[in-house]
Amino acid sequence: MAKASRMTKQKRLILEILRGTRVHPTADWVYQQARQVIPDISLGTVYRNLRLLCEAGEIMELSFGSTFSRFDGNPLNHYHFVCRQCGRIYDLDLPLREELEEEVRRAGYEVEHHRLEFYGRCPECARGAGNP
Amino acid sequence: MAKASRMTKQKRLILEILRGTRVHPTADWVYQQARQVIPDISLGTVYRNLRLLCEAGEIMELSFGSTFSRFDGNPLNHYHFVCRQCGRIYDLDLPLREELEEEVRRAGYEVEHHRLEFYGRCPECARGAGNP
DNA sequence: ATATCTGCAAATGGTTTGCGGAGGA
DNA sequence: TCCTCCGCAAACCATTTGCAGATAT
Repeated sequence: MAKASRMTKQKRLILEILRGTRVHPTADWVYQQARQVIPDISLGTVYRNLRLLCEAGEIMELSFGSTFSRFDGNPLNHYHFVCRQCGRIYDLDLPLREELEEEVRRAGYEVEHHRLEFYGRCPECARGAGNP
Repeated sequence: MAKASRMTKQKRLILEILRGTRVHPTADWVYQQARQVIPDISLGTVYRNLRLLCEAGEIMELSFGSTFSRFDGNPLNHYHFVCRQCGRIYDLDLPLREELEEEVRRAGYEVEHHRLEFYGRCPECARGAGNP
């Protein structure tokens, strides 16, 4: 059976914040934004709702090398670029490569999804500096 | 200039442990193994050396969704499969798809490397159970 | 000789959780 | 109504760090 899940104003706000940005924010960034609308929202509530929204498939949690998670308001599989200089994370406009999964299935695995990320320097940082 | 870096018996042991396993262990697993050889090695030393070995390019740090890192004694780029049932991580024997990076370069990014992971159920878990 | 490394233990910091009260369905 | 969610604050736990002594080079 489906899980019970209420739409509270906190959850709705968090979802709006995530859908309205392209920055792949951290939980704390979402918290700072949310406080501007609901000043006494708590960080615990932000974490709880980020978790709930992930489980509901409304958003995506991204964990790169860093010690903290980032979140993406677009739950559809897509690829990312991580700039090692400025730390920004970009959505890439590449078509999904489903055929990669086929190769893995041939090896006997049940593949549900895959994740592809590129690391390097973003156009903006490359323009600014010759050497990192 | 290159950083100074000593080869201590602790660092050598940690590198041997990582090269001698296929399990993509956590820092604590490495620590437990290391204690069987150097009983008074400390967890802090394990973390410090894992960091140093990463920076030296001898090993790789892997961060999946979990709250803790895993480490891979093979620093050459290769792809992984993560079983959502047993949690094991497998090295995949797929050829590198360097051409994926080309597409991203065409969009203006300086790509240094990429990372590709597959998620699902491993052959062993798939054999054991019909429904997760 | 000496700068780096070690063991120890405490600190850090992102994330989770227990609680009693509030509020969505 | 009633069950889930909230705010608060403490707990959690992987990882980092300060220190004084040890050790690789």
